[in-house]
Amino acid sequence: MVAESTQNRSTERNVAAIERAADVLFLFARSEARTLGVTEIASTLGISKAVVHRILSSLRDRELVTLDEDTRRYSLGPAVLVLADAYRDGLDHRAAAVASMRRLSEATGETVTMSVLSGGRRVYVDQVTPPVEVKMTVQVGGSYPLHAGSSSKAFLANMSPADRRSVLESDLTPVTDSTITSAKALEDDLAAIRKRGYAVSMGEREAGAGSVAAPVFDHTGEPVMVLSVCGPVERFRPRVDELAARLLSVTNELSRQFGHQPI
Amino acid sequence: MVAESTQNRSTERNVAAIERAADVLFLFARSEARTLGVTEIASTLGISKAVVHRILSSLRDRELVTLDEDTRRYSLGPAVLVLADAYRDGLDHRAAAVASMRRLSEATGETVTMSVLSGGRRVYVDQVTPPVEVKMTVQVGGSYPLHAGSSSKAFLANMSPADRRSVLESDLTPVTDSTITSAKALEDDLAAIRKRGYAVSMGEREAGAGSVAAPVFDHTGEPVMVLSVCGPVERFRPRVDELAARLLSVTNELSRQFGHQPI
DNA sequence: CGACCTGTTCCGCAGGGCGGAACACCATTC
DNA sequence: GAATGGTGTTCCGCCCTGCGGAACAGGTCG
Repeated sequence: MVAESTQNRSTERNVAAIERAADVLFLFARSEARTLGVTEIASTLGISKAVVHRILSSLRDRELVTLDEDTRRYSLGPAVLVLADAYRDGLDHRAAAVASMRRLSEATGETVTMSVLSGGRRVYVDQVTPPVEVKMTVQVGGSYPLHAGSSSKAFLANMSPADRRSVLESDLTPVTDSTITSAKALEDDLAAIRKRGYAVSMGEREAGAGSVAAPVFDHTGEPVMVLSVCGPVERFRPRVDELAARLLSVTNELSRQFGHQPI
Repeated sequence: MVAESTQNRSTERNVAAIERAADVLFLFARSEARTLGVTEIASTLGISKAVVHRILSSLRDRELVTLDEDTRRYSLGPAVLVLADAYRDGLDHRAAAVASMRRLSEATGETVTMSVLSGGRRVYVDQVTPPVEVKMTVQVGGSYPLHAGSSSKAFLANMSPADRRSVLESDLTPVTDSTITSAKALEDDLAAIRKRGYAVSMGEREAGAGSVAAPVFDHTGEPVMVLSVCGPVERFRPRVDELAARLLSVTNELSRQFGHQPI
């Protein structure tokens, strides 16, 4: 019953050096500063300067980080773009959807996002923002639980009953004041979402944000992505019906393109 | 005078495990297949299955790769998006430029790209493509030498004389049949580029591709990025003057926004 | 000039991780 | 249903890699 037993579970049969290197990379993404120094990294991560230096040398070799020769400070390198691009291309049908997203954003004047499932969570993989001052911006790459927010609920409503149940039975920890925390209430909402074809959230995941979301299906009938229209809740609320209609016309067309046969 | 002496130079004081892990990641980006198996990776990279498996475990821990539990095959994970996003945000002024790029692409009906300098080479960091069938698409994240192509020449023409000289004195290995390989000819071209404010290339970097490119300066007078308009050379050639004018109006406006004071 | 930062390199010791081999599992095939 | 050949995963002992304290180098400050 000691804490130790669980603490090292993640490092069980793995390569410590690689995980440390990954942590260094993520530190660049996490921290406010765009560039980091060796000592800075070493002290934040609690590893020795020598190790950090060696890690950076290796990452630099692969262009995952770059070194400013003058200031001797490090930052992320262009190779991360190569990886992200490959990841995005790997998502089926993504290319086809971005053009539609752009049009939808222009027509509505609001942000349009794309999410996929990954490891039991929902991940934003793309967004198109309108050229206005006050707008919603999501963190591309950010992952969120499946019970809060319209995009998450759109996935949840269209998953297999078994998978859905396991989410409903897990802990529905609230993300904001408006997050649905009762399994019963959520289940009712999901049924409504399936019926009308889209999900609505007013601040369930992010306070002050309103959104509508609808899934895109492929030929197997699985939801391969969810698109959402989202924006500041004040100007969003009165337009929900209109935005949902526009969104659905786009997602339905995409599903059709991807070979989905509505039953 | 044995080959061995140079071959291990890169791994000098580095962590081999990290470089192998990076190679695994890049393999996903390189290979046609979106998903890879352990044996496949092991044989391509020439390392043992056990090692590959451990590397993947660690990468998976950090969500840099994901494992499809059913097929037991691996693919890139969503965390790579986090890194790429952070890298992009780190580029000053990038956000401000993408809106202009989009408008420029719409106005011209051609692809618009953004490049920055990194490690003595030029790297594509973003592109906006028009919604037409035949169009130019560059590899975001791809890096290219500074002597071939309009974007590269636009940088080269506006670098410090010392840096420029070192490039001119390096090997101007041709990338296509049209690449300028004489230092004298290139120098003349650069002078012309500085005079008129933009660079032109007809297939110097990529056969069949035409492009015009112009730098964007910040308040220090340094070129912080280069934008280019590019497309298939047949329909591009007759429009060079028009496209260059449109491009310049965008880059000049951006430079002004970024506090550039033309002398 | 010395004090105090950085980043970089050195070196010897030790334990982490390599890799061959065994194992488990799932398809085909006969 | 046994045999075969393909996966991914795990085991274990030996060896070498990479750890980290400490020394070094270079820069900036008062």
